[in-house]
Amino acid sequence: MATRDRFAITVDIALLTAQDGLLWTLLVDRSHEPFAGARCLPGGFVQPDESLDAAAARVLRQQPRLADLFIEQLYSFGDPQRDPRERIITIAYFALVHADRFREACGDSVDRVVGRVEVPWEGETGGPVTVSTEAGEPIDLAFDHDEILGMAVKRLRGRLNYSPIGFQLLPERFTLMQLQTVHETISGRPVNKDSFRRRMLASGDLEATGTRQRNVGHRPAKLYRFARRSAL
Amino acid sequence: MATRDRFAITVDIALLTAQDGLLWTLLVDRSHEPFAGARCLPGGFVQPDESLDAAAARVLRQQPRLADLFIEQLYSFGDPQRDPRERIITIAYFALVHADRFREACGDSVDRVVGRVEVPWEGETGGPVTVSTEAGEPIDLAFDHDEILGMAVKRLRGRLNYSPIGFQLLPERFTLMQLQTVHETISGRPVNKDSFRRRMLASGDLEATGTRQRNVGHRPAKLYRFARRSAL
DNA sequence: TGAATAGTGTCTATAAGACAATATCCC
DNA sequence: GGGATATTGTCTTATAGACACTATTCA
Repeated sequence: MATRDRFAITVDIALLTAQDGLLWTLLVDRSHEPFAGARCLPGGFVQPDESLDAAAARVLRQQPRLADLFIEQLYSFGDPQRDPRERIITIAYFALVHADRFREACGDSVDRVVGRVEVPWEGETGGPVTVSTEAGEPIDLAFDHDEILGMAVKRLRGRLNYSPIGFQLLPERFTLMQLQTVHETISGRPVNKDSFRRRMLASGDLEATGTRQRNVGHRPAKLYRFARRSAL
Repeated sequence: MATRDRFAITVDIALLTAQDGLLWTLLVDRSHEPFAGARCLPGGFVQPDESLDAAAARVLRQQPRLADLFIEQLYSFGDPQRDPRERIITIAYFALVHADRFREACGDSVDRVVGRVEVPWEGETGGPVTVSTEAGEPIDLAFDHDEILGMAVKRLRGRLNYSPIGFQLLPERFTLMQLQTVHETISGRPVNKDSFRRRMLASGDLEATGTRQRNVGHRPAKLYRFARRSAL
């Protein structure tokens, strides 16, 4: 029988939000080796009595103090060399949050920073991810966390086509234009407006609230809400 | 700082093949507790010096003696109670193989059995999986391995729409009808023949071999091969 | 020749893209 | 009224489904 070695297990969270046509994520400053001075995704060790999902929810609750978000397991990374000290296997998750809640919970702090995430298309596979500060300076990521972020964005892009996941990045009531902008931000490409409106209205995922925008300097758009919160 | 506990890690493989319009998987008899007498997916403990992918490839190489298959990480299961003895986290993989190779490598043996996998559609989410013997008798699966199988089939179904994954279940040269049958077997639903032919021929994934079937009792179909083995 | 499936051509229905025309708000 | 975006309607184009018809092999 094969030996039964044991390994430390972490969960790492790619928390994404959309604002100003860009995707943003929460990063944590690393104060100690390895990768001291670099940034990494928020994460933590899995405890003996908690499930993987529970560990991920706990990390989100403790580090950025966010609860009740959309969160989904992404992929597990287990290269023996990914941590130079000791072998650590990580279960990566990705989470989505509306920009206002993101800014509120992830605002300026000594050891946290907001990173701008960009993933080019490069055919179908998606290229390498780049992360930069709000000022545009490149950010170095520790471990394989750039790979995790890239995978999170690609997963999100894939979901967009057949699942109403974009709502997770918007406030409860939103306009079709806001929804379209979210889709364009995620996919990194322009979306045909007419077709997008038709598709969304026909999907059954939208519910008119009967209200409209106010004080917008032009004809106010109808506000919708996501119609099937239960069907996630 | 949080405690750094360590856990045993396994990889479990949902090895799928398609034959006679049904999906089949390889199962192993469990001779010891827990779940003695039940069946489980082939799996093994991750070794200190091997990556997760390498562990999965090793399991496939050792237990059913198969190499160079399509294999992809599926999901990680880490419920604290999933193994009653000790907490074991498993990284599930799914692999695809052509039916002839499957039968050859997984033929009758004392401790192995071939299970028929059925996953109903139930709207979009896919229902619970049922596994039965070739004779039709239900099979009990140990741990959460029924969940892994269900997830493997659903992942396969999802891939079918935008990725040429069906080729993995066919011999090198195949007819359009065989490819359609594979798609129908995976999705569990009939596929429109005309539209399917058009789509496949237009996709650029098929390359005519210039040969045809022989001795088929009707007009022989052209044989194709997968055109982009590199683009996986 | 007949059975059986392969393959072609055409028509229709549906969804996507393009674009013009009108509506509604704030200034 | 003018600026700006929302919303509706129509036309065109691409794709999917349906179905009739022809082609080719083996028994």
